[in-house]
Amino acid sequence: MRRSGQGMYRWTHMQRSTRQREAIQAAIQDAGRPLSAHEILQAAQREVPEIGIATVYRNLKLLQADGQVQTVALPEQPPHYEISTHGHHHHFQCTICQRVFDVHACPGNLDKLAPRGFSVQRHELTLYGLCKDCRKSGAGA
Amino acid sequence: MRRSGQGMYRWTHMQRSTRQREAIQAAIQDAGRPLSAHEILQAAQREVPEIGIATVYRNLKLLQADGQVQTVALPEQPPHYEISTHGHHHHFQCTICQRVFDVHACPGNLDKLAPRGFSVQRHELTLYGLCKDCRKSGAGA
DNA sequence: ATACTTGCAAAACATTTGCAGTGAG
DNA sequence: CTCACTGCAAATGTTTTGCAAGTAT
Repeated sequence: MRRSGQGMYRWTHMQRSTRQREAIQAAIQDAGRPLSAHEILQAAQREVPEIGIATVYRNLKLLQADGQVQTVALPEQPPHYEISTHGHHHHFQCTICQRVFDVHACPGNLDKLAPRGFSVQRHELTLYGLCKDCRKSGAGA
Repeated sequence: MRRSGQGMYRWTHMQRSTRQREAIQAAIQDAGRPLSAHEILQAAQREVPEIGIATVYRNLKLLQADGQVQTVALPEQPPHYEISTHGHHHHFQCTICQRVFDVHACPGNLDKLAPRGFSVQRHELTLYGLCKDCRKSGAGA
């Protein structure tokens, strides 16, 4: 099972390459920021207009199972998706346009914030505020 | 503003005290941890069996608008709600038992982490790891 | 009595799944 | 030619909303 080529294991949940799958992968790749399922649909529809939302969700599941895509779960928002190649980073969500951006800085050393007796494995940080665009748009009232 | 005589503005969004509203408030108060909408419904139903989920959601909205209740959005989880009297704090979720704990420490000064041109209004931090109990239980493998 | 609140059911969304048809290998 | 994959629509699950009835003040 799942022998691919010379006896190598791999959880390649996806056997075939289709236009819609490639459109979805490309959308996530090219975005440079986490996208919602609906944003991915819209992007993919520019390549394959007849693609449906079900295909997006199905492929997101497979891409996640395969480790190519990660879920970014944000408070108050449907989950967003991004490629896994970014390494450790955090997120910034604009309170006006709701878009999510990557933040490659990290405060680090958060382990000591936990209560005594607790051990920290990882952390997630989300900043909220105005993105560059919305700040320019005079929303700075 | 918010003069409470005839026809004046007010943001006391809740004018009356009802059994269901008190049951909801009590549920959140007594929980000691953030609850989901459904957990709140179940708790409130022990007081007022005929209460419906719509009333829970409506009151959560009002309680949030009034500042009495805060949303705790945990990645991969439906939103949870807790009383606001805790002040600024963060959360710790145990990766074994899934329970959420308050963390009253804060790294502070996260504003400079945002990309240039962005302005930070607030932040949310969630730590993940083992709580005291699960650590003791030898899950430390 | 007034009008804020509630319960129910329908509506509005988000995500998943069943199924027959399509197309990659 | 096969069977993974897709589109569509129906099914699920969650939160919101319309409306008539209920009730705090």
